[in-house]
Amino acid sequence: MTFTERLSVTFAALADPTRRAILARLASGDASVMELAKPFEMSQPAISKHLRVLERAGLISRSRDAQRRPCRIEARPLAEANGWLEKYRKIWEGNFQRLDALLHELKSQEKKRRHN
Amino acid sequence: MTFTERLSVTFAALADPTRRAILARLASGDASVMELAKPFEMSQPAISKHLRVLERAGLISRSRDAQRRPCRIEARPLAEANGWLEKYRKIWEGNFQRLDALLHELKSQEKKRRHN
DNA sequence: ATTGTATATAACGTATCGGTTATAGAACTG
DNA sequence: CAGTTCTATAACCGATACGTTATATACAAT
Repeated sequence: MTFTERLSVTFAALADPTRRAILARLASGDASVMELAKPFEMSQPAISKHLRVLERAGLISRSRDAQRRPCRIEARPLAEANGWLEKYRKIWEGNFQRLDALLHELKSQEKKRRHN
Repeated sequence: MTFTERLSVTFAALADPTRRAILARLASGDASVMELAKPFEMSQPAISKHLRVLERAGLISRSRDAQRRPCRIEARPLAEANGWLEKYRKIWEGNFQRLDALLHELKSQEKKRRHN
């Protein structure tokens, strides 16, 4: 898979709120499929599918613990996506200067809305 | 549209290599639809559709210049996406320390592969 | 061996995506 | 006015996305 293709599958994986929530959960530690499925009003196969998407994108890896398949977040594709976005930092820094203010605003939004 | 919904449409818009290439082009200045379409082996309506996706995601805005509808990159959603990814910086910094090396590596890849 | 628990796969429906061609509309040009 | 250029829209098509239910598989526990 080329760099561009990896970017595409990474962004596509991040485009779904359920998958972002799963990554957010995994950011605080590994978890099994059932543990990940619990917060969602969604069938277990649906979660398994989301995990397969994340795995194909390289955003998670899975090991084995008895029947469980614990998932671990893999940060490399996130770093690549971030690297791509970094190219545009200059633009938005130029276009509307108050980047610090914006990032601060984003952080409070995060806390308020408990977004994914 | 909620913050989460905006994130979803932003990442979905970024998941297509054509649209990323369009944004890359716009990063170096506004352009008309025809100018944007030229590099691609793709019909003009296809490009118009991509532009509509980008516009709905708030990633571009359009003005009018005679028959032309010049497109301008809008950085805010990119900043929001970047803000989301920032949450995971600690992870990838922790998981494999050499972030500087990685970002450097990403930059040379960009130049080599002329990726989108 | 049987039962239970955790996960994956299969088959399916509906919606959206990304492209096409054909056509329409809007603004310039002669 | 007629013709040309730029862009958007409509109708269509095949592929993919995201969910479902039903079933299969893998391991554990009794």
